[in-house]
Amino acid sequence: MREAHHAECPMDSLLRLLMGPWTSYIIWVLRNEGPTRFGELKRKVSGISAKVLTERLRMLEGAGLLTRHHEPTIPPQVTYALAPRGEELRGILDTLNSVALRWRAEDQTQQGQIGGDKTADSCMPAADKPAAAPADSKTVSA
Amino acid sequence: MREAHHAECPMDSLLRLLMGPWTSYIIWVLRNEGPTRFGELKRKVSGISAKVLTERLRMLEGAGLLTRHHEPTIPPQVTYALAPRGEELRGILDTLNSVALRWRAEDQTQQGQIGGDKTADSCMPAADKPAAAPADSKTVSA
DNA sequence: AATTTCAGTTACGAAAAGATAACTACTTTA
DNA sequence: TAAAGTAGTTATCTTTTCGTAACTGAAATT
Repeated sequence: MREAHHAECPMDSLLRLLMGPWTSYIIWVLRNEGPTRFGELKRKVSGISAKVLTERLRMLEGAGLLTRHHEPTIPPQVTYALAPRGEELRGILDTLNSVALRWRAEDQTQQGQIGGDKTADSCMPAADKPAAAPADSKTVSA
Repeated sequence: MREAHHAECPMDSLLRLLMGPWTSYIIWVLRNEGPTRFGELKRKVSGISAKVLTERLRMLEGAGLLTRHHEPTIPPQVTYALAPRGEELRGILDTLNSVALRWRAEDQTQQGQIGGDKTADSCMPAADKPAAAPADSKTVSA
C-alpha cells in the first residue's frame, strides 16, 4: 500500500529516486570525481554501508542515471559513472542546490549572521571534510 | 544515526523535504488549485490519512513552502496556500516533471508504444481522476 | 598456507515511517 | 436529542528501511 497512491506520477518517481539518505550525495560525488570504483565511492561517501551503497547504485543504474562497468579481472574492478541522464540531472541538482543555498543564506541574514561566512557552495568541497567521526562511527550514543 | 551522514547539505535537506510519499503531490495540488482547505486537500489527494497530511503540511509550513491560515470560526476553517518559496519551487518542479515526462516518453518510444498516447503532462489532470474509491475509503480491506 | 583485497550478498535486529481507527471540541442540522 | 462536519490528535500495529556483521570466490601477497 506504499505505492498505491500516485506512483505512476513521473515526477514523483524521480523525486523518490533522488531522495534516499545517500542518493543525491552519490550523484554529487560521481559528478565531481568522474568515474569512480565501488570501494573508492564507499570511502568517499564515508559512512554508507556496502549494502546500501549497492542498493542505491543498482537503483540509479536501473533508472539509467549511471552506468556500471564491470571488469571481470580477478580482483574485480567495477566502475560507476554518470550516464547521459545523470548528466542531465546535474542542471536540476545545481539549481536545487543554489535555491537551497540562497534560502539558507536568507534565513541566516534574517537572524543576524550567527555562523560567520558559511557560504560553501555545496556539501561537497571536493577535497576536505573528514565527515565527523573518521573511522569510528559505532560509538553508541543512544 | 539516520541524520548523521550529510544532513547539513542544503540540497539534501530540500530533496528530503520534497520526497515523502505525498509531499510533491500536495504542492502540485496547491499549485493547480490555489488556496485549499484541509478537508478539500484531503479529498483531492484521495488516499492520504489525516495524520500524514497534517504531518506533511506542518513540515512544508515549517520549511516556508506554504502558509496556513487558521480561521477560528466554529466549524474551523484552515486554508493552506503556497508561500513565496513554494512558488519558487514551481519552476524546479516543472523542470523535473518535464524531464521525467521526456524520459518516460523516450522509454516508451524505444519499447514500441505499448500504452498508446499516455502523454499526460503530469499526475494532476486538474479536473478528473476519481482515484479509486470516490468517497468511501474506509472499506476495510485488511 | 594464511591473509588481504575487490565487490559485493545474506541474515538478522533495530528503528523509523506509515496505516488505521478512535477520539477531541463545538455548532448546525435533522 | 442525535447525527454530521470541521481540523485535527493520539495510540497502536504493521511495513519498510537501515545498519551491522558475517560470508562469498579467486588471485596476489606475505
